[in-house]
Amino acid sequence: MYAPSEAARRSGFSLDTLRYYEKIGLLSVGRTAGGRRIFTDDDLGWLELFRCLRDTGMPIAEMCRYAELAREGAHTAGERQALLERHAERVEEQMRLLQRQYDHLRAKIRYYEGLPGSH
Amino acid sequence: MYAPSEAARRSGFSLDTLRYYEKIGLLSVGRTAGGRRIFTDDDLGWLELFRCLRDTGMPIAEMCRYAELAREGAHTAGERQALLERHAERVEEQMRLLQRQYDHLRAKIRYYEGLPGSH
DNA sequence: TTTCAACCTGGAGCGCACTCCAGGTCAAGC
DNA sequence: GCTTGACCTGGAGTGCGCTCCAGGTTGAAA
Repeated sequence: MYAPSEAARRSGFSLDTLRYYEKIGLLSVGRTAGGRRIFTDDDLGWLELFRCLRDTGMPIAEMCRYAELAREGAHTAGERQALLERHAERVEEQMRLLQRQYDHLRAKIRYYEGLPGSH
Repeated sequence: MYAPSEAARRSGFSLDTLRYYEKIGLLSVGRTAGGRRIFTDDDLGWLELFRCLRDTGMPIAEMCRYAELAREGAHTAGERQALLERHAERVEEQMRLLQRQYDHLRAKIRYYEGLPGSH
């Protein structure tokens, strides 16, 4: 059980982002009697997944879709898997593009290295 | 010499984006007597660079800085090189993160593959 | 018991990179 | 000369993902 600040520290999301994720229905967090959020290890597991998906460029709407499927139960496992698979393929394409553009960038830098007065 | 639509087609940027890039001073394009833009091969070269920088996540403000330096003349070559070098290092970090999160994603998908009823 | 930092809410605001629009102009082809 | 589609401008609007704020509440420590 973690207080909001601790969950923020562990997940790397800001407090505001955690509240925002709850507001849009991406996450559902328990409360104390006084109305304060308490994050479980399970919640942190979800946050870790969201970080992975976010860092690989998945739109929030699609994360919501995934979370919704998970809430519907085990029978949606296949659909969730397919969603992740499609995303992984997009990430592969993204990695190829990034590598290609990185190579261009390096070529451009090498051009500067051949210039007089550049060092 | 290329008309705007041809420049858009070749660069992959939309007409509106080309106009926007000019408006913010990232690009400076020649005109016909009637006031219409004409793109040279040099302009397309710049657009290719902007695409590379954009695809690797450079903010537009930094591209503007680079373009500004280039306009100032050859004596800024060192600074331009350094700017690109710093960016390339950020891209390397970005590639490492993307690879790491991709691995997580693949691990998650493998977990689904071990589930009953998932295929 | 008091304090005070951490927490709560609803809603407004922001930064980025475009994207769209209205209303007008240009020029190539018939 | 007329038509028509590509082009022009300034400025407003959009979508995303937060981020900030005001004004109020909670609860652990002193």
